Amino acid sequence: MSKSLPVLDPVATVACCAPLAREPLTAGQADQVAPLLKALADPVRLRLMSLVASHEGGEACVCDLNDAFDLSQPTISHHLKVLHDAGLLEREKRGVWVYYRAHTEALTTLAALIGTTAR
Amino acid sequence: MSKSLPVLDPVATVACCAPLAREPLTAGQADQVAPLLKALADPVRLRLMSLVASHEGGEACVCDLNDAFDLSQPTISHHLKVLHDAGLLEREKRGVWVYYRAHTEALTTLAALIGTTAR
DNA sequence: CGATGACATCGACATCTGTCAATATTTACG
DNA sequence: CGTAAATATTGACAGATGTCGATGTCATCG
Repeated sequence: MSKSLPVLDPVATVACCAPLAREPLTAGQADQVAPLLKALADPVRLRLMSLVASHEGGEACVCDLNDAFDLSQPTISHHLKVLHDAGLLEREKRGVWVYYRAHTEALTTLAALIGTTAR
Repeated sequence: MSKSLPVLDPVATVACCAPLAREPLTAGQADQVAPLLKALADPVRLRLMSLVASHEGGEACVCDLNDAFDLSQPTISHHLKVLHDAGLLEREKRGVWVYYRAHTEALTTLAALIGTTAR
């Protein structure tokens, strides 16, 4: 009972807009994209994303992730939730363990928006 | 007296790392990259970046930017400072006016880090 | 020089955020 | 069923962040 996140499908969210350098974002577009960047804009969450995304099999168990940090288990759980709520991580429970997988499409689209690449 | 930002050259900062999905960021790398994302992770600053980056001539005067928002002039000035301190905007004073220009190289490199692109 | 306009800085305030300890929830195993 | 292990949720708290009004700084124009 804390849906609280009307954030659309992250891919759709970010696929909304032309690259930053192409044309100005509208206020609405900016409001949709900013939460994704906010979710990424933390050192711990950046590392979590890279750990999951680069992990063998494309997924990582929370148990693996906890050990990679000097932070409490609830704190890691919190960060994973933030990334998941933003649509950047997918969650799958298997037995007692929970596996997270990077939503690579969202990352790619986000990169396309930031990058001046498209020229 | 508020240098307070030992953030390296933003390009070097971000060029430090392989794409997220390639290999895990170190704590140090994450600490370097996160501030750049944090600077971008605000709706107003996203719009400012896109306004500047997509503006004719590649630069925009603060006077133009103020008019695009329903925010006070100090608030816009604050956001521009955040983007400038992060190394995402370059500042140039010409006469009474101040022009900002997007550091496109930083954006491109940042996008390359986020994107799963490199495959 | 005095006034005006463009932009930055300061100080204050409410809100958001990262962290932890404690506790709840869920699953597996005897 | 009772216990143990993995993960999530809750509540609390210090510190960061976005915003504003007031004020400062600096270049330009009479």
